Amino acid sequence: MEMIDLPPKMRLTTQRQVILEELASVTSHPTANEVYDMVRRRLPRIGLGTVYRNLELMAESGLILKLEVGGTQKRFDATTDLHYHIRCTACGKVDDIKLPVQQEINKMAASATDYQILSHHVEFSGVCGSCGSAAEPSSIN
Amino acid sequence: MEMIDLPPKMRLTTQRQVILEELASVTSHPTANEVYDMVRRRLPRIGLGTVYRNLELMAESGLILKLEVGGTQKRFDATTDLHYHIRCTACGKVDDIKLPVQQEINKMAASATDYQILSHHVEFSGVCGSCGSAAEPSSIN
DNA sequence: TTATGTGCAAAACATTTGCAGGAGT
DNA sequence: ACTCCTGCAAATGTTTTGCACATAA
Repeated sequence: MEMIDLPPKMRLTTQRQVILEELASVTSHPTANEVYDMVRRRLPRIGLGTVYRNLELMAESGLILKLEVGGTQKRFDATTDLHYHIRCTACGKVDDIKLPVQQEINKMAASATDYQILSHHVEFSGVCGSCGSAAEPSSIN
Repeated sequence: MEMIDLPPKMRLTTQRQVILEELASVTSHPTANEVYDMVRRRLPRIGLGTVYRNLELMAESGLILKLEVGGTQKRFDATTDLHYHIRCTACGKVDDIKLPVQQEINKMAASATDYQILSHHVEFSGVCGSCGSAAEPSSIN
């Protein structure tokens, strides 16, 4: 094998490869459990713990992004460049939003706090196309 | 009694009053469990479920804010006007950050998506004063 | 009086972890 | 071989919920 470059000591296992491939194949921002469902179609015996462990490791090594957006579950994203998100308050779906990243607000923030600023994230709330049309379905999606 | 105006049908109970008072007495952004601990000093027999139920109700009625920031627990804030937050990646503490709210980015977002924009929130990540000084304590706080 | 709220305990979720066996290098 | 990794299952941590009793209006 060998297709992706992993941090030292991190082995390239089938499980890792498939998890990354499946995550990269969607533009949604799946939860760990959704990734588990996708991966299980190819590796039926994989454990949920393995999925959690690897998503966590990949996020730590910068291979993927762990999104700490609203809602009860964490979500994951194979697109690692900084970008903002929007969450539908009706169905919970999370989409990317194509908006220039306001890097200058890190500087503004730096002068407004004694924290050492590392980064920022913007999350919009709104109602998505599907939920907004068709007589306000309470939450069909 | 009677001190705060509640939505119709919502009764003013001792528990609600104390929860709101305790939350308003701090500038931190306590988790439900931290609110429970504070309230329990005055109402030792209150149940954790009651605290959760009431924080949820108050958030729905706009009396308080439920913060869906990073980390594993939701946090609550008695200051309801829109403002941004910063979270310490070392100790998990969440502070307000005094930065003018960029209302115009809602308009920018509106033209970049088909969602109907309701609001936005900015969360900074950084290292707080206590964690930043003193030879990088891994997470003493 | 009566609908709403509370305490308690159990349930429901999301996530993490211990461990014995399995697999990459 | 020697670590590191996986599957499984149990444990943990957070939040929700059912129900009998209590209480605000």
